[in-house]
Amino acid sequence: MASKRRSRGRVDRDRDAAEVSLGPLGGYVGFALRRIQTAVFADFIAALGKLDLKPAQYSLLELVDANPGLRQWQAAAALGIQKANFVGLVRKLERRSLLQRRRSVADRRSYALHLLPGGRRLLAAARALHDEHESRLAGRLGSGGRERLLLLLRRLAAGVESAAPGGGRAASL
Amino acid sequence: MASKRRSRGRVDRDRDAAEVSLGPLGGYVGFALRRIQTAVFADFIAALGKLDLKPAQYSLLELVDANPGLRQWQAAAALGIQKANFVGLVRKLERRSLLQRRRSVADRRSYALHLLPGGRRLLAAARALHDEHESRLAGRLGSGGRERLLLLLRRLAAGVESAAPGGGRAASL
DNA sequence: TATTGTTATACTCTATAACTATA
DNA sequence: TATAGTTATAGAGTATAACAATA
Repeated sequence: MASKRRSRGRVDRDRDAAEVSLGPLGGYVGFALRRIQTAVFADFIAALGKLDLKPAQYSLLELVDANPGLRQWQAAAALGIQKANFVGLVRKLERRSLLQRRRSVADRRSYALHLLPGGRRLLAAARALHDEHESRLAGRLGSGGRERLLLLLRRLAAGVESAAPGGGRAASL
Repeated sequence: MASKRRSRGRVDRDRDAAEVSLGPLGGYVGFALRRIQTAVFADFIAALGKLDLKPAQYSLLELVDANPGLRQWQAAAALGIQKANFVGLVRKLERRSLLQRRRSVADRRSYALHLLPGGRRLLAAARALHDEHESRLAGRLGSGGRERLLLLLRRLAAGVESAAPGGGRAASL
């Protein structure tokens, strides 16, 4: 029940504070994608927070676990992070004795990344949290919904990749 | 063809630079969601760039168009932007004579937002670009894919909303 | 000459606290 | 007392340029 008055000059009459319409925005895939991704990511950050891990750190642990001896620049490229910004990320995990950098024999400019025992243990705990997170999402999607969503997202990826500033890129989740 | 040597001490033997495996990461919805959203968003930013508009600015124009006289705080809340960070956003559009702020009669603390003719014209052009962008995405999703994706994303939203730092939030696309 | 890792730097986005004027 | 808008500020994340060591 907002009181209505005449608007004069730069002054405005009332507007029902009721509901705000998204207008055409509500019908766009990109808009929905961004809104949902933001919320999902916030949930994931909160879950990983219990282990004092950030998404990019967790992703790096997974990546090194899946590719032992991965070069630093390869890891950066795979996660879509500039090599300059990658330095601090790797060093923080190194200081926590989660992973190790070893100079490569073949190319002494580069480092090879390897998980340390502590990194493997933390990764196991983080993956358990990630699995719980994923289960929450899957529960919302209904039977087969998770697989159908992944399929559709991969179709999208095939077309939009290499549109990002760095060419074919990834995200630091 | 990487040469293989024995690793000794902190030195590492070679690793085929071939392909980097994502490992378990590749199977998570959140990971796919983030990667694809990042790429789609970059494409959208590039499209809007032709009009010297950023996503958040465009969204605000759409929102005010759909809700004339919207209060500043309502717009900020609907777009998931802190009111403090919203000030600069509104002012930039005001300086470009795209929208106008009018003091509300009923509550003289607040501003009501209205599009100006220039804002309506720019919005029309931006919406055309957005529609092209959306068509590119829809083309990748196949017949009915767009609608199925929107449906799945909305199911996700229903569960994850209000997990974000600000409670029930939106994103500034 | 080109590449890997590094430093420094800047720009954007975001989050919070404190103030003002109004309510 | 509480709220709308504002200011100031600090923290992330990200992008580029330049350098040393190595190829």
